[in-house]
Amino acid sequence: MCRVKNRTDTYHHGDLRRALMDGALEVVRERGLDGLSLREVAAAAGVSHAAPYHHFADKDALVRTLGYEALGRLDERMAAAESAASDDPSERLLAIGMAYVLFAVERPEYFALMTAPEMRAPHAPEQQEPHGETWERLVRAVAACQAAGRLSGGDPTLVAVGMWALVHGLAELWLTSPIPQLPQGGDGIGPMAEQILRATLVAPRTR
Amino acid sequence: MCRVKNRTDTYHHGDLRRALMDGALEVVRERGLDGLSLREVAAAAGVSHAAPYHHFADKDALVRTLGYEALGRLDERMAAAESAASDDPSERLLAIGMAYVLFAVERPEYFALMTAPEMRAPHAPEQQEPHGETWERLVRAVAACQAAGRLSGGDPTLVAVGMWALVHGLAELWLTSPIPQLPQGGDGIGPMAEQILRATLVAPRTR
DNA sequence: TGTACATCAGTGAACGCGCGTTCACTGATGTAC
DNA sequence: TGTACATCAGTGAACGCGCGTTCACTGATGTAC
Repeated sequence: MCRVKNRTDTYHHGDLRRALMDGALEVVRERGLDGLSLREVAAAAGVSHAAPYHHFADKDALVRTLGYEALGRLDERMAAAESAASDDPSERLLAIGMAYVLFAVERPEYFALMTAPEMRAPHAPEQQEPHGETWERLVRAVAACQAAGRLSGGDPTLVAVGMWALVHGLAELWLTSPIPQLPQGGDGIGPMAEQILRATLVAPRTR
Repeated sequence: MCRVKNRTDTYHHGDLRRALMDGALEVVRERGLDGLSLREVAAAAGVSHAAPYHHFADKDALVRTLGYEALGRLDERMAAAESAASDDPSERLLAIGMAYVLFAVERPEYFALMTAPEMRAPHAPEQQEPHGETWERLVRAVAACQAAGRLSGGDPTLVAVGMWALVHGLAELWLTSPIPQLPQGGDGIGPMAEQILRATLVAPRTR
């Protein structure tokens, strides 16, 4: 064993599995999920197009592996953002939401893979709830806000769905820009998303 | 001229253009945008696979035609919902939002086509703002709410982006169901979406 | 330390598929006279 | 009303492509003795 990464002068690749995953991420980032082909990924890794089958059962398996990696990365990022935020419940919820948006925008390849059709029908029964932990984190943060009187009461699940929809929609809008008024480039979506989330979460409303 | 629709016993089809569009809509509805092939659509219309080229320059042209049709349908639906609503500004805004969600959920094929990659880079310069009228309608409704003191002040564009993101996200979530807690089937997304939108638009908040 | 051997991770040829698109063609239709 | 003709909207064969996947194979690696 004891293989060294990035050793390309050997017959055996070293870490072809990871190289294929990274190559796939790059392709998806540049040309989207539709542009992903096993053959191209293999070629990019400098390997014959049959080689990937020693590491992934088929194309779907590669996509699903990356999809689950994406889910993990997202959850890590949201967890980190939450604990980096102040103790204020609204701020923590805001941090979670912003983490979602920024993750999607900065890593569109992960965002695409995480929502890929291949992820819809889980094949391993133990993985039936891909977003399980992430979802629970969000619900907890919502409930904390409600407990602190920062958000209207009522079913926290409902509020959490609304929150998820909002950040998901912001990310999707930014990535596909169907609306003319969405500022392109510039500061990125960060400042705008934060204003919108703040308005939803924190700002006082009149009735 | 004077062709009759649905006359299939003639050599000439009658209205092959429309038949191809309807066939494509059905395919997209059932298997998504990725599953769309010109050959299959032609076969479904009972016509050779070269026939579509007398009606559409290429596959992209068909997709774009349907995409613009989708945009039109969405705008009609939102306009109808708005004028059917009461005079209350919040109710009108709610109606607009609900129309978006329900359109996407009831006509996923149109929703997919309207957001298709082929729609991203407009080829005809006069159509550079696919969502133009729809967007303006939303901004007007938001401004009306603000004027009536129902929504926080500030840039109506920002609020409108948030609103669009929310309904877009709700639709997307419902169609792809990544979250375990999203109720499947049953009453559909309607009641839940309405509760969420109401909470965002109308419900009083504490600070 | 050296050697035989099992296992692993590659190769390259091949299969079969569906696709978009083009082309020369032909049957159907509408129109000018 | 009848006929010649232009135009339109189909047909079917073909091209070329990239894809996922399989297969027999072989070189590299690690290990038992």
